[in-house]
Amino acid sequence: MPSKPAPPITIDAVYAAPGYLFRRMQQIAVSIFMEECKAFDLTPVQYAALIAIHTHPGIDATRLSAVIAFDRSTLGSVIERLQAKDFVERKPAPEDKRIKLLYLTKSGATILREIIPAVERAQARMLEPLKPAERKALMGLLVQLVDLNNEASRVPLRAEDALEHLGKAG
Amino acid sequence: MPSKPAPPITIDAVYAAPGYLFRRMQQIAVSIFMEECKAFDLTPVQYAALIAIHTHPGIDATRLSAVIAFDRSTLGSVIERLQAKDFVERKPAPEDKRIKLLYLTKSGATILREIIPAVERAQARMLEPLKPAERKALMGLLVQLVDLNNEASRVPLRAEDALEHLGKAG
DNA sequence: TGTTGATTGACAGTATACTGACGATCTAGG
DNA sequence: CCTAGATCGTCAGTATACTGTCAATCAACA
Repeated sequence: MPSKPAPPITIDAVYAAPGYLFRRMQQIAVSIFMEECKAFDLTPVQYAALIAIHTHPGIDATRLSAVIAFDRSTLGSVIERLQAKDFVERKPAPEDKRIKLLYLTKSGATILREIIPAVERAQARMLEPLKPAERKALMGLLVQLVDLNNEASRVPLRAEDALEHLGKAG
Repeated sequence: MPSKPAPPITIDAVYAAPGYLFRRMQQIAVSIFMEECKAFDLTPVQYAALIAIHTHPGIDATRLSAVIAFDRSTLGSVIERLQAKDFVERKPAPEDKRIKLLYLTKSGATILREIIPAVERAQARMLEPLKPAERKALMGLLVQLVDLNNEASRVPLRAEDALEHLGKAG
């Protein structure tokens, strides 16, 4: 009895593979974001860092990397760029000489307020081709999948755990 | 009458935003791929290039970039690395001195055949946390969304158009 | 208290990605 | 035939990402 025939090796298999579709949607999402926000000279990553620092003033880089699921190594240069644009400032922590605390500058808070509508337009455009019910279904599935796959990628801490020492109530 | 209150500016809005979820799933997908395929020293991008060249032998770099939705600029270094590993070779096109045609080497064809099971395990793992019906729903929505958003990111040609001159029947 | 182990920020090295530009080449139109 | 425009591969510059490593620092335990 011959063994089971090998599946055909063609690019068409790639087009239907989750990995390819996620990469493609990420490309598209970044492209749409940059288009809507080009007046602000902020990347999606820089925007996420900004809003996270706004939400958690005085957070340090390691915890920030957990909160927005960046690599700690990458975050250094991201913060440098935000610092160069005068959107963020770093202050040494009094009790721990290793840590530098992150705060928004006045410019940072301003640009964050101003960019929000553009960001929301971008997020809406990404899903625009789908019908409303489909958008909701897709988002629900994605939230679930990302949550359940959380440990699959190198994220040192879960966001909630990362914030334990920040003195946040609720 | 006061104007509509501004939405709160917090990181929680980011967690539910499509752009964030797509970036996160892309991170997770790459991480799972690399884990399953680490014995082969191939990245997802290099794998896609390999299988596309296998499907379309003699394709040139520009058309390849359209077929797998890469940036043309990025593809140069990807091919270089595949060439350094002796998985791909480039031959000058006789009729057009600008073009270099891409072919798999014997090693390239071999590793492609061998890596397929690992790639399939990786693709399956990405969706594993979902129930079968949910996986199908998610993939359906993603295929649709990527297709309808195709022109949103810089892809010079649609895959079908890119292949017109390759003499492919069907 | 003194040392071990963990944590923090930083860095080097590699690999995508995208913009914009360039010379070499090809193609069409006049 | 000869030039204007398009295309090809490439490169420089910028921005994510990840692995692995390191010195400085801190925390915990013997």
